[in-house]
Amino acid sequence: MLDARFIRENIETLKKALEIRAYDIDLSGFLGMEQERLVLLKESEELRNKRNVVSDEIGKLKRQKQQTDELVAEMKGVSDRIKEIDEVLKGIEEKTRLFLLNVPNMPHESVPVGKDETENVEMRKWGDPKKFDFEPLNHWDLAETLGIIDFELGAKIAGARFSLMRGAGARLERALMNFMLNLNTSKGYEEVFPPLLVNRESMTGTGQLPKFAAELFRTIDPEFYLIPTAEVPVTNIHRDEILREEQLPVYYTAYTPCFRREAGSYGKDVRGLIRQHQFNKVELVKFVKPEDSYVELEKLTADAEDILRKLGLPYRVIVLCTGDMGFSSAKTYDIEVWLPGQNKYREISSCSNFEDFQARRANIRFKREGKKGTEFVHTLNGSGLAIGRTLVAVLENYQQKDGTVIVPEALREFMGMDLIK
RNA sequence: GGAGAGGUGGCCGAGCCGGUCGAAGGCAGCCGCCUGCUAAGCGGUUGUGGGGGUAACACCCCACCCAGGGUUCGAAUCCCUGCCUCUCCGCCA
Repeated sequence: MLDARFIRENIETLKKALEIRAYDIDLSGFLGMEQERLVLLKESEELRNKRNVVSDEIGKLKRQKQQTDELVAEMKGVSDRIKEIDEVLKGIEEKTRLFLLNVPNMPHESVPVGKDETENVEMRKWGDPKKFDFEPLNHWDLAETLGIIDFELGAKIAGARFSLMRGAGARLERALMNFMLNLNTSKGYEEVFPPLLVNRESMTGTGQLPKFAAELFRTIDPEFYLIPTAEVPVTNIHRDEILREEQLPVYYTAYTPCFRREAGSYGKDVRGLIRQHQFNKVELVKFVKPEDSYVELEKLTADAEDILRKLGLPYRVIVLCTGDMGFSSAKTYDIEVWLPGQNKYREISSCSNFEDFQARRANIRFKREGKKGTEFVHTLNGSGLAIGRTLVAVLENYQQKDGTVIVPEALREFMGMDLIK
């Protein structure tokens, strides 16, 4: 969420930002709405002041057993008037709030301008796509032959876009999770395991609601939302808090299952593990001081990359252009891993700096030593990494001609085997 | 699920027969004084958001005693609803 006062004073800046983000939001009514709000607010406050003063007076007169009927009658009128104004004010404030919740974040100046994913910019590449002396298989063929992932059972038990992993497949999933958590915690991230169902406030705090309700699973009674990413519960750890300056930066890492409706992605990645309603992910989340957030974004991205390097998986890093960025983000790097079975790079991590956008929604602030007032922190997060897709990458990159899969060095202690056959 | 108790400032904790309460007191913290020995004592000070104001401070006003409604000239205090916490019983991994 952006600051109402900021928009009031920088409406042209916002207009340009929305344009390059390819967001069509009507800003015309906003200034008038704000003006009306401020006028009413002032009137309401002045009347309250009068009521406070006179009510005080009434108290004093009563103690002296003096006549107060006239004043009481007058104040009754004042109170009624306040009530009227406040009702109108409330309506305007609600409209303002809804408006603000639907305005996306503004891109950082370093973000390339572009209309869609075709204009994203590659930053760097690591590793060379492996050459195979045979035709590499898709992970779903590979996994089904090995008997380690069963998509039909997933469909039988739950439905499309679900799968069941067994034996070495389930083991590999767990190995990846442990490997990633161990690595992340060794870099100073505190491991947390949060609730997987959250309330509406948490979803609003990180920006999923109200705009993206269609992408969420939810329970009916009582109402909860299944998290689409650990970003939601972990960022909300500090909702409505004022942190001390010396507490920052705060780093968290969390393994969680994630649940996504994937509405509107019919026909996309229907086969395999790439796009599931339920998948596992290890997430990295940071709370930092504003002046540090862009350095922290580089470090966070590097931490995610490190996982791929240690696994020996080739990847590239791209920066998303203005037209392709997520709603809450000011700058996003995607890390894409090489998948020989598909002969292309696929997203495996998305690392974003939200600046104070989420912090304002979730009311996460900090206080500088010796300074008056508070400031919003900057929040960042990134996958480190999506486990299902990492598993896909391992299978496809480490497959052999006979259909077996070599276990990457880094995973062997967790797998207790060096070959999946 | 049943029966009780409770949610107050960074923390502890008064107030809760409505007005003198942004809220006693203590602790912690900060500033200063005093004291020659890690301590104690004394005085002062310390919340957040919004609106106005200023070159910037200062300052003024409004709101906030879990949240949302209600009663009243006036509510931390009374009433209703919700959320959360604790205790006991039941049930359960």
